[in-house]
Amino acid sequence: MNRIVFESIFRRFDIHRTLEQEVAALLEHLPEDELRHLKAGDSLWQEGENASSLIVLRSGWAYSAHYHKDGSRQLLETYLPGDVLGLCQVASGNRRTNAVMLTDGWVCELPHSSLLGMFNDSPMTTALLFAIANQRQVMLAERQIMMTHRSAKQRLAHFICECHARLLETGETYRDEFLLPLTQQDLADTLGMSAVHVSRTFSQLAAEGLVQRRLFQLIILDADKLREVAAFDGRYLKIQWNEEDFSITEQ
Amino acid sequence: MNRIVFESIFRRFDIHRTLEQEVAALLEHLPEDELRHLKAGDSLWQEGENASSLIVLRSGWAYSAHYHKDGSRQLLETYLPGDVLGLCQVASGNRRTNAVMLTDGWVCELPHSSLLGMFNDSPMTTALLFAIANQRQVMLAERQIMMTHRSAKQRLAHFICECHARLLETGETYRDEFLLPLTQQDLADTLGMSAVHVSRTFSQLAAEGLVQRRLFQLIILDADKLREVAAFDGRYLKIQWNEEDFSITEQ
DNA sequence: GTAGCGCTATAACCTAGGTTTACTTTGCCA
DNA sequence: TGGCAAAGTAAACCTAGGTTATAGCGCTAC
Repeated sequence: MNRIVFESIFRRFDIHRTLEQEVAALLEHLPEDELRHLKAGDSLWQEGENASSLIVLRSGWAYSAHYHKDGSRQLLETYLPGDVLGLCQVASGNRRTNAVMLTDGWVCELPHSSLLGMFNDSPMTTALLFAIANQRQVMLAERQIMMTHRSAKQRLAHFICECHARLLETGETYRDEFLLPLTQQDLADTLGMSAVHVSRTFSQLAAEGLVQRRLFQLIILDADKLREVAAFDGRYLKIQWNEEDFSITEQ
Repeated sequence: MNRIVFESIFRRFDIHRTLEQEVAALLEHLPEDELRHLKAGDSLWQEGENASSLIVLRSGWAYSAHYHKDGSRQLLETYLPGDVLGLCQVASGNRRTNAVMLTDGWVCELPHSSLLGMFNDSPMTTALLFAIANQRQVMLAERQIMMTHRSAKQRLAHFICECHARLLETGETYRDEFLLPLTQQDLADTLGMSAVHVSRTFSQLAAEGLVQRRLFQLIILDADKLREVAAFDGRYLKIQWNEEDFSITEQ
């Protein structure tokens, strides 16, 4: 365990509740560790590799993807600054996806081997990591709900709403405008549609005065209407820190 | 924590590795607790409720589903005997789905409030639960991979392969035949297709000599070919218990 | 028995979105 | 400043799977 990992993990919880005392106490004992700088396109891990560590994304965007035999690609998760990557390969110990940086960014590793130590040392940290892993699962579930039986327009709108909400949550943006560093092909592979249809759909959303995309800058013109079109309910992104269940009695 | 929950959780790990000594030691201290009998169609939880416990499914099948405003339904997860339900509502504390028994069965509850205690008492159990939660996430990810850019035939074949593999894994069946207690409408809502097309697709699979379905009994006639059609690789269902990362040094 | 209900099967028809190809725009680098 | 590569747009055409409708089958209830 190291300081940077800790800070990254706790940062998002500070939004909901002040855990500062406990966190500060824990941080006292942690060594400062190294951040690694990566460029857009750099690989974080590859399919088939052994998974031996979690990766904390301090800045930049990344994605994980699965390649089918026919060469087509399915983007599974989009990672934003502050996210913990590789949580679902802890149990299997094996990468089943490729993960790639979408932009330049800084990352920091947390070896699996330190997890049991963490489980030992700090039930609270364990609970937090559990909650984070949980949230990823909820996001996957939500994606599945909205990927089936939803039109291409709704899917794209939903994805935009989700990115926006996540960026607002972590303070990466504070306006209805942000840099969305995915090409239309990336979006297509994320949302299970063709790049051509992503283009068509963007045109449609723009024509309806909902969003505007210039280069990779995305401007949400009417956030409320966009959420309505997308049937987006961002509550699933919130981690409820329930004192009763996870009260920090002792660390 | 109670004995039945423990047994349920550990049972599936015994398949991979002998943890019996450690588990036995833990079980010594656990009270025998109550199982609850439920009938097919009984609700396990409903959307909007507060989530205050995990549910261990000792026997029977269940599912969780999300209902859209237009009345259509998305089955999210299918639960088989031995599964731990409700893992992804721990962090949010809120049910975003309905869960319903597909068959009669026995369940046992594990309150969230006991989780932190468990994190405190046993890093090993924590790691196991973490691994189980992880596996659910992997299953969701796999579902997403196979739901997009795969034909209806492949999706149905994949679902059958997955159920079969899970039942084999936990010893619920030992042949290429099992009771699949989902209607074609249930399958349709699981796989994001229409019930009519499920019927068509079953006919197709039957015509190709891959499966046969009589009432709710499903017979896999050619398991290898079915897996090939489905592009099914069951490795994602295995939990690798990596001694190095999660070695049980002390409990 | 037979009425009724839930589940499944088959056929006819229709549409969202895929595919292909060709063209345009933008940015980058020499 | 010009040429190239990557990204996006537009139009024409096509297919997987949705929709609707109808009919059959096997329970259970009376």
